[in-house]
Amino acid sequence: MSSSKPSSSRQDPGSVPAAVVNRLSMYLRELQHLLADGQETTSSSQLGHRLGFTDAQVRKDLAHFGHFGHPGIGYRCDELVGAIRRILGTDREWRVALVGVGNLGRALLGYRGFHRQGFRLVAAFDTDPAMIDTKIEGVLIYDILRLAEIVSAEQVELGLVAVPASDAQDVANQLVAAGVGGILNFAPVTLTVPSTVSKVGVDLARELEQVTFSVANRLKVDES
Amino acid sequence: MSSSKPSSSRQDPGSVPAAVVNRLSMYLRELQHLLADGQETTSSSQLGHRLGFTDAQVRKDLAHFGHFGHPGIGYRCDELVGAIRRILGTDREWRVALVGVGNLGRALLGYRGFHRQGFRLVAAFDTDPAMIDTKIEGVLIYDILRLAEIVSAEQVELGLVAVPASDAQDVANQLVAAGVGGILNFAPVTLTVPSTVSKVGVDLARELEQVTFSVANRLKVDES
DNA sequence: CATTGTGAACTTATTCACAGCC
DNA sequence: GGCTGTGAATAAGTTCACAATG
Repeated sequence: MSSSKPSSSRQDPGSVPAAVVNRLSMYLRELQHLLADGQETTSSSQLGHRLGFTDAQVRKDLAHFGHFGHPGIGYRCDELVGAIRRILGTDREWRVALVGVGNLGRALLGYRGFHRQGFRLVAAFDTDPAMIDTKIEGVLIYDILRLAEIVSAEQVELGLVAVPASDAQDVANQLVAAGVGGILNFAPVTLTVPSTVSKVGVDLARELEQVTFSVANRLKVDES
Repeated sequence: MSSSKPSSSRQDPGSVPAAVVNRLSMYLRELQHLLADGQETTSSSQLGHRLGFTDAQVRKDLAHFGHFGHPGIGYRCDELVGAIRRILGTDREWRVALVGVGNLGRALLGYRGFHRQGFRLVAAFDTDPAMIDTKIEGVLIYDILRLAEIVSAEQVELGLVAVPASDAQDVANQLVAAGVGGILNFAPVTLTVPSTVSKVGVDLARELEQVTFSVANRLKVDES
């Protein structure tokens, strides 16, 4: 059901700052909590307040993509959830593969949050012969040599890279060659990928360093 | 501004944008790779190029904290690594505790990257009686009821929250009450903590949503 | 002469404030 | 009355460009 109703306008995304997309994701999560609490509508100020933003910020962010609110009323939670999911592309299922079934990889295989937001882990890859052809959390683990074959057969669109830093670029290259559109990288290296492929990096030590900085400097630098 | 006479200037951090601290962390990682490759010095343009920033950006970021470069030469890698670690506070060990030894928690216990950057996991907490008093990855797991006691005894300064969303705020409150200075939260909720405590949130589904957005909109929105 | 550090110019992002609507 | 959406005002962040430097 791609939107055919022009009343909820699908607007030219033009060029949207990454920070806006990040906040969109936060709004979504917060709206889902509100819905779970049985709340039907919310306002830019409530939403902003819960996340530490101003009401104007919330409205401006949403205005990048269309008119989702109702003056005098606010936003209908379910409506806005739908709108944001459409914007983020998570109004459908995404087929995801994991490369690297180590410590972190196994945790990713079992992570409920992915499934909850519409991500489906359809394959995993590793080099360890003891693991190949076994299942973890219901996901079959393949020899990494079969990456191209399986990514194609399983129509994998996104890759999770959870291999050691030294292997990460090589794995990324293989994923790109196999045709994935985006990569979430957990290895502590900066990957180089073609501009046709999206990538986001998550480096856990780096995240902790953001915390130590604030603690060491005793000043508030909030984030999500 | 105020002049002390520091050879390695410790400058007033005043108010530093979170984005700068984030990049600092990236510079550090990149410098460590350069060092591992045997490179003695680098330049703002090399560093920037590897991360997708301009040279001016790199210099401005570092200028927030002091004068670390050598005109005509660039930056000595080891020197700059030391400076950035001092700024981030990771020039010493930090004692960290994990709460929630589920899927993700176990991965965090085994994550090498933490130790590599000077983080030491000294305790873990869970409610599962089968787990309590066992060790995982060399870390002893305590009953969560003993959180205050152990955090104090082990001088824990940072907490990792890897419990279900519904328990996260409660756990955060306990960590704060027990005296931790910062929290890295993996639960998909916005935690409320006193402004004397630092927090950073990592939501894996949200990170993947940043990827799907770019893929769905076929436009480059790079990040780390 | 390559490279830093930095004021000035520019660009981008946030907040204000208010018209229009429910 | 409460709330959105948005142009105008303000603030913040980035890049430019160049004097200073080993």
